[in-house]
Amino acid sequence: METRELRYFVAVAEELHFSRAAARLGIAQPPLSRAISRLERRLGGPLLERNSRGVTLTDAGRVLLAEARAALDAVDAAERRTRRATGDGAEPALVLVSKAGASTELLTKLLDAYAAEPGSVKVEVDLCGIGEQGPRLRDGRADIALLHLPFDSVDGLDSEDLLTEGQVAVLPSSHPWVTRPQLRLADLEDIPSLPPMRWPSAGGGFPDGPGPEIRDLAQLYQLIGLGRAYTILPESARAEQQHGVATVPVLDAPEVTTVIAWPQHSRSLALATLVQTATRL
Amino acid sequence: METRELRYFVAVAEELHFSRAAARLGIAQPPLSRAISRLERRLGGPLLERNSRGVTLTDAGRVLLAEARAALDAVDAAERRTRRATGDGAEPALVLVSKAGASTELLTKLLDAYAAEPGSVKVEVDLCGIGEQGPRLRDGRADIALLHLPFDSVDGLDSEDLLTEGQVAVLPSSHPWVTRPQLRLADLEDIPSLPPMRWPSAGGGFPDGPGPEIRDLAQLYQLIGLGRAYTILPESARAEQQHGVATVPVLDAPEVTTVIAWPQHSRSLALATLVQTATRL
DNA sequence: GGCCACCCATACCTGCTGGGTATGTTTCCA
DNA sequence: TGGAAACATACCCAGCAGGTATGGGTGGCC
Repeated sequence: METRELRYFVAVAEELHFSRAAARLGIAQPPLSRAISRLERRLGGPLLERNSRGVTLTDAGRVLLAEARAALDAVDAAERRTRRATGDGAEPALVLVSKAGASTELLTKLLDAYAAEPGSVKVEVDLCGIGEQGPRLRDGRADIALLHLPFDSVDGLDSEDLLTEGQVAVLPSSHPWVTRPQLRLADLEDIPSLPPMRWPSAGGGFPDGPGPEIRDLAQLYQLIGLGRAYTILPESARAEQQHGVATVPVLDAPEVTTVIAWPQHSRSLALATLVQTATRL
Repeated sequence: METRELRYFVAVAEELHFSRAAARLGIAQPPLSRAISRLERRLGGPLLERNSRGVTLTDAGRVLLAEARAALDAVDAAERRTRRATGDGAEPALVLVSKAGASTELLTKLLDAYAAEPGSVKVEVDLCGIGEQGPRLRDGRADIALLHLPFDSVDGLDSEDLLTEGQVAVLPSSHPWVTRPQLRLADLEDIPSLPPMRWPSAGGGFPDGPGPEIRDLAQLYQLIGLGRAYTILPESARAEQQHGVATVPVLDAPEVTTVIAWPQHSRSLALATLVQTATRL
């Protein structure tokens, strides 16, 4: 199977419409129909059901969609990482991805310590939205990531634990509870009349329903400062205290572990040194 | 990048010789040279260094070799799993891979329990050599595996723990210690004059050196029965006692956890049911 | 109910490119 | 210094990807 065929199939499976998929791919519809037909013939059965008003996936099609996405990510990763390694104008570099606004202190220490290591290479920092680290590692846009368990998933990655900490409630500073020395989860369940928030789900999308889509922590802080939300975050978030918000420890909140993670087949010396530096902090 | 180009590059990178690689690929040498050149041009730099007596990999080439292998595994997995899902003659089925001779009792219970579930599908059991489960999951020859921590790795996989147990020494039945009620690791270090054994390393190869290459447990049991070896195995191995060997508990051996593992992007109902059945055993 | 619009498949043509053969260039070795 | 080994280059051909035109079937709408 060629990657082109996989890209074609994914386009059709996502659009559920040959003509739209063809437009997205920048080709005409007939070659696309033909390519999918050939794919179906080679794989031994139908992947799509053509109802004259569009297209639906068969069971086999659903299998191929999931597998093809993973395979295309791997191919993209190969291309991106190789292109970065060709010394294409610049010296070799690592790309580290982390949620914007999280673990700033840890990240600063890590970058300083690594830069002081002999033989260290340049590290580009890519600050992304919530839950985007995994995809960026998988498709090669990044080499290594800071993740926060249990919120993020380390599926498919190697990782080392760096820091485990408790959590604090982040409240509007006008809230009456900000003077309390501590809270419990049960207290927080009683906070009335704040609108629900929608966090990204594993696929990167947002569940349906009311409330704002939370894409990054800056946005979340702003909502809290406006009195429209509250949340629970790791203690280290206190270091990046924003205007208009206050924090109170939550005694019985689950602990959060910050980990450094990388694709399991990575074998570069630079990456190993960075991980080693991180675990020694 | 097309799959074909990746296969070509991997062939050259493994053979370190264009003509041999071309022969392996079943094409002539010139098209292969051309394909690699184009790949290098597109990726922005050399992947190979041509020393007139062969070829060596550049740093970028080493990166691409690792990434390309992972990507090709993913593409192969897509093809195999889809082909199995096309109902190509037979009903849908899951392929479960486990080390031959390990966890027989657990496996029997699992298969019986799963078969009794409503909506369960056929399960093909693939008994493989030591350490081959990971590759088989990665390239789609299997859907789900039984692994034994800490010997096997769950890198890149989702997993659920099934059973944690101590270990026993497996000795020739003629050995004087088989009458002892228990042993310690320190005792075993003193067993004299047994030849070393070579276990497969993570890549699937064997380290250099003397001694037999251990590929599966049947072979290992036979060596022990012949008085040529001993080993330490999980307690459940007692259930498949062979002729000429005896077991003695080892009190301070590390515990072994049997886990059920599957690729992290798998989302089929049949697989989820099988995992759920396994965790309820 | 018949017409139309929509959507995918088929037919056919064309140009690009993957692959083959022949040959060149460099280097190492005898 | 001649020759062998190994990768690159030149050139040709065939197959296939992609385009246009059109067919066929189905659902909706007047």
